[in-house]
Amino acid sequence: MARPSAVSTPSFFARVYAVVRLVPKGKVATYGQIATILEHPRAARTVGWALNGLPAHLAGKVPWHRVINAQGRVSNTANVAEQTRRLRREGIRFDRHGYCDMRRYGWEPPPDLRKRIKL
DNA sequence: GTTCTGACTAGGA
DNA sequence: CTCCTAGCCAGAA
Repeated sequence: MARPSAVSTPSFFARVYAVVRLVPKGKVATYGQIATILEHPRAARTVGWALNGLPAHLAGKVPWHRVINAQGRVSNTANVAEQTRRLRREGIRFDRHGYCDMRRYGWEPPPDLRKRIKL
């Protein structure tokens, strides 16, 4: 399997990180949403891949746990527990099926977002 | 240049 | 609700 190198993160990945970094505490964004902001509406999978290969030195600066799937559930099969724990700690609540209220916790990107990040 | 993969998604059964 | 499918795309080999 071709996995993203833990260190090399040139263009697209770096942009993904730049956007995710702006997701405020207590809010969540979706992979598709991040992709759309980057003007690649159908690259949601790539966004997930980018976060999967998040370099260790950025783990503390990029709130990777605030990105979930469009269904409002945590996708991450390997770190579901850890991700869910972090989100709960920020006040986000999930129902018994693992869903959270996107209307309530969904992040609404500020209008000047595109200017703050270079696309 | 080709091939393959996945922390995705929308749509249908 | 859950399960399956096809389409998707940047990056690595």
